[in-house]
Amino acid sequence: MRLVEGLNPKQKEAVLQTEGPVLILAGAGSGKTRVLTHRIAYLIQEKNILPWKILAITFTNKAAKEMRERVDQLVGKGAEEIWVSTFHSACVKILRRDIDKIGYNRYFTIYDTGDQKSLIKECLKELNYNEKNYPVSYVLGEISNQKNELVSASDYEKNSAGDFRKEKLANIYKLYQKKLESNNALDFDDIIFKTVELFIYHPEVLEYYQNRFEYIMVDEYQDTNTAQYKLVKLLASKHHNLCVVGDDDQSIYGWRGANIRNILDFEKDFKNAKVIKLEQNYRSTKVILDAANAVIKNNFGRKSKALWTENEQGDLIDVRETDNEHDEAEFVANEIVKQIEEEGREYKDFAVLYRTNAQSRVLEEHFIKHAIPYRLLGGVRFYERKEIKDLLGYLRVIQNPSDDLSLKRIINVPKRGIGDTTIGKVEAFASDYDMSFFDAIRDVEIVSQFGRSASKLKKFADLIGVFQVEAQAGSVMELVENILERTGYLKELENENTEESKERIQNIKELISKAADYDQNAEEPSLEGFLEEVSLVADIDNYNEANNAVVLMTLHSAKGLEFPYVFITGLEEGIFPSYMSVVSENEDAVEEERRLCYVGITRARQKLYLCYAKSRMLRGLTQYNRCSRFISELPKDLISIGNKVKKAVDPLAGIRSRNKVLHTYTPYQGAVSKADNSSSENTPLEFECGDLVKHIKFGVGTVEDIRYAGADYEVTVTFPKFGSKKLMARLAKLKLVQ
DNA sequence: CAGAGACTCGAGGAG
DNA sequence: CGAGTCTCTG
Repeated sequence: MRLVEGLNPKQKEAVLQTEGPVLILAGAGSGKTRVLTHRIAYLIQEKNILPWKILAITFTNKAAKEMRERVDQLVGKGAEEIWVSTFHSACVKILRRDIDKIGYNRYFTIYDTGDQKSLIKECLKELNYNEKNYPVSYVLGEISNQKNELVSASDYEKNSAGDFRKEKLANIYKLYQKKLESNNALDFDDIIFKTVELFIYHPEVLEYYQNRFEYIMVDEYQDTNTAQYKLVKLLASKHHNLCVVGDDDQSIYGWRGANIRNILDFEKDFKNAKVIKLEQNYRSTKVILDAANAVIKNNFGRKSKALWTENEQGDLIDVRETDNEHDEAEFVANEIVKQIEEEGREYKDFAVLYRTNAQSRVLEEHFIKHAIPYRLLGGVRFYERKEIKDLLGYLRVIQNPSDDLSLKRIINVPKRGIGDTTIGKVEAFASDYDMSFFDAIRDVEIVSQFGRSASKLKKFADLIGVFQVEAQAGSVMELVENILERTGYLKELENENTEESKERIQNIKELISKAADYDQNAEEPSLEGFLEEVSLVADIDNYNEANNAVVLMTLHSAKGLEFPYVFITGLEEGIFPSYMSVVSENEDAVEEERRLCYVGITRARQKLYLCYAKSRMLRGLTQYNRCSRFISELPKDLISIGNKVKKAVDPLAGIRSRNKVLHTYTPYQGAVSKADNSSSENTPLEFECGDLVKHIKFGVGTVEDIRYAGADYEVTVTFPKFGSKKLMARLAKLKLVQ
């Protein structure tokens, strides 16, 4: 049979075992995506299962898209009818049909973390609780944990009786939930929770989906939380054809409610479950795999599993100590340049991984200096930028006028003379009459009591009304353009005419093109569809491996990806493993960090670099951390201690404060000599102090100072937005602006 | 009511 | 160190 050709015996077994509960324990790089896609193809082609009877849940939209494409290649027609999606998008789809049965309407808004925080702040204010005693992020975490465990606000209230603090938290939870409901909004956790609720209170809805999904597959099962577990269990309880794929050693989302017991207890929860282990790794060298195994074996309570490979031995792991984070970044940059020049690699072969997003900054600086193209994942997400959130705020209000939170965000953006006082008054009215903010400002009698502000409020309400009509026409792009135009939002930014406003305009253009893209490619384009897509997109969904650039991301984001060369930076006690996990002395927390390390190591195909710095600047303070325990868990024969990257006797010491540019000793001739050779070294620069120069990333700035620095010139440039920067003129490709 | 400037306070990972 | 908040002034 063509479909199982080229699969190993275990993989074959996993493809053929289509009936009943199946647990596939798939080690890193063991070809599980291959197994899953072939399994789906097998169901359709050999078992004649209709594609729309199959549900496949993946962790990201990107993985879903890939899976669909690969099944498409295998079976040709029909693959588009399979439900392949993430938990969240599958649930939103289900809720759009039937959420009116549980007290919302189908035009509900999805709130992101920022919206949640604003809402919690409103709750604290209303309840007169102090943010010091009930920090927003803590409260949010607590509520999220409850929802992940399917504990409703009233359940929580019952459980909290007698516990003063818990009673207060229960009050916040209750009010928060009430506000979500009146705004016709769901937070991320609600998307799962409400779907489970819908299924439980409306068995006929559940039955419909149970009948429909004869075959269910769930990827990354180790990262499911209790709510997701319940959802899967409900859906599968009729046909019992549930296949879950996961690796307990890669469970890294405990902090957001993932329950590792879901995978460890699968055999108990689903009777007669078949367990198949995929242990042959096709991705990494022996050295890399041995290192991964050596680290992870320090964890207890794992499912027994021994990953092996027929791949070659490979290079030793390069363990590198530097004095500080700048030297670390410099080492990474130089090493990339060296590998590209000497080994003919490409930028896209490299990934640099770190524990926290804050670590990316220094790496970026040095990549820019070396003119290394890079893609940064994480940090401030595109859809969380102010200008984007403002525009989305308009779209949300147009779509869901009950969304008071979004309405309050945009009612005075751009400035139209509706200040906090007026907003407060309207709010008081709205709550007295138990109506939404928008309904209140549309009510002539109410508005007429606002004197000077009345006409402004009316004008705003009319504006939204017009947009609502236009939204019916269908094109999201046109709607966005109309908003920009008629609110004067774009004009305001254009008038500012600063680097910052220009960047905002760029982002807005990006949003317009995303909307245009959506209009063209969506099956049934609609405003709600666009907002949904925007809310559920993850950073990683936009990662495109065809793009020839080094990729920078957190270890968490790297899950599921692979690269020929991988750098893991910041391997220091207190950074990785994180401070939180170390001080808590909670062995579970450290074990999760270790699993994260295992995930990081197993991303590498050919060569792995582990870096740590003796000192590191954090929150403006220099910290001195010991080398990470994970490095000491590596067998000595697998690692080569790289030449320590020493600093030069620096002729400019004392003049420079940051961005140490030169090392007299680098183990090779890096980019410096390249620039040196390609341009005759005594050519004077094309600009001098006071000139305007352009930089790829920082834009246009003024040259303040030029210093001769060996092969190149160190130039101090002040950029309007980024401030003063010291750059190597040729490396940073500074160009004179005429 | 808007804007600028001082200010504090906080800090992990993500859909 | 920097974002977000608060306060003060025009």
